[in-house]
Amino acid sequence: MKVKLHSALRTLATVTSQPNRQPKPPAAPRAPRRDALRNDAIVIDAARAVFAELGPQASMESIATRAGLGVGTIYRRFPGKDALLDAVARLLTEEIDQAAAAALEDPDPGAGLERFLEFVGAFNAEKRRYASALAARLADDDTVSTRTADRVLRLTRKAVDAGYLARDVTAEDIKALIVAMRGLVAAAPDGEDAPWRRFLRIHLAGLRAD
Amino acid sequence: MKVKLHSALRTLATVTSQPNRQPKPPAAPRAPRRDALRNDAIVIDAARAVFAELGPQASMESIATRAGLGVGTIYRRFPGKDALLDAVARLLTEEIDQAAAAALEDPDPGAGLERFLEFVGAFNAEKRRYASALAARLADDDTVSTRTADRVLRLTRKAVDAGYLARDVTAEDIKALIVAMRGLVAAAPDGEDAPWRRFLRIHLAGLRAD
DNA sequence: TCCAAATCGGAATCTGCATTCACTTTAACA
DNA sequence: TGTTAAAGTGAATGCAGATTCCGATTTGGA
Repeated sequence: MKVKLHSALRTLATVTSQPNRQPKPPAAPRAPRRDALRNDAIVIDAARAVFAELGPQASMESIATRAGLGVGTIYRRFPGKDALLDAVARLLTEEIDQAAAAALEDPDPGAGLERFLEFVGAFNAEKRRYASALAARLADDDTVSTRTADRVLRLTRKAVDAGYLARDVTAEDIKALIVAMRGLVAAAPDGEDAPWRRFLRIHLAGLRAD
Repeated sequence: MKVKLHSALRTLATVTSQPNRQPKPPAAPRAPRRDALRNDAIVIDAARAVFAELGPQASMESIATRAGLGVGTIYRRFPGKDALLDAVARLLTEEIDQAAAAALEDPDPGAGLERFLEFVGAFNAEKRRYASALAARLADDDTVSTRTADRVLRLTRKAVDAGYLARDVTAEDIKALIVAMRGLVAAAPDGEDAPWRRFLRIHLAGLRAD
């Protein structure tokens, strides 16, 4: 809605200004600067690193420093911290989605599901400081997460059909397992890592035996 | 260490001041005021309520308002927000400890364990907004949590001995389950409640079959 | 009922960010 | 190489919430 209104106005403006075009040559959209393009990636990388270290409440200042840039530069393209967090979230979701896609390829549904869950566990363990925060801001209507949810659904069905999981197990059960593992990992004290592998094995046994 | 030094100084001061006691009648420790005593409880109650509603980042202002008191009053006996959170944490831990004690009484170890876990699940679901924050600040050397940890250990052993749980299941596994359930419940969107009962049932199946 | 210590209240102060802005630097294009 | 729009900077600003302070109230005790 907002976007449409926006472009409508722009069009209108163009048309309106047509009569008196004098002060400046129409428009020579200059090519985007190299450093600008480069910094875009640098900022997201820095954000990932800093969030992983300090959690989602890390200051914009710290991210800017890590990126070797001024805070203002970050604000030039990300409206605010939320946008930055969203960008990182989308990026990481993509990684998980690919893991799900790969798991679906596995000829053995059970092995595929296990592999996927191991990946998610390790992934969250690595990003335990802010994984929950990111997951929380992923809207259900987000393109990537919808796609991933669909993959998990198919993965689950295949595993059930293959007899790897009990009949009444649904994708919701798998999602709950993922969320719970994330919680387990996030609660681990700084030094040691949570026993999420064992936890996963045990829960899978429950899902098989149900 | 700090405490010891403190009391040592106090003792020293007392002794030192003994020689010249003149300006004021020794000491007439007045009885604590009624309102002060009453407010102590009022503050903690308000804190519980507000934290449950807004999470641990609720402002001191909001807690004071809810208690019908000024912020200053809260600071009179709680050094700061942390102390308030600690106080609430200790209070709630007590409740869980009692549930653990009750579960140990159950003649059927398996039923006792199940009952305890159901209690913990419901308990965390009710306090999902701040349960994690509280758990995180419970020091391992805390008296209550040590006691509870011990109860969980015994509860687990009894269940294993009774054949309800697989041989290799340890108290660590039960603790992990509790933490994971908390994570599951905490992640649930505002309206609906997480399917922690089903999750618990499935995991228990895994712990039995292992 | 009166006095003074113990409390209360809540405005004022202090802090730690997020976000903005006026100014400087850089790179694209002629 | 000169011109200029696009980018970059980081100090200044705004704000929200924790903590402090001190005059106004209460309550225990004589």
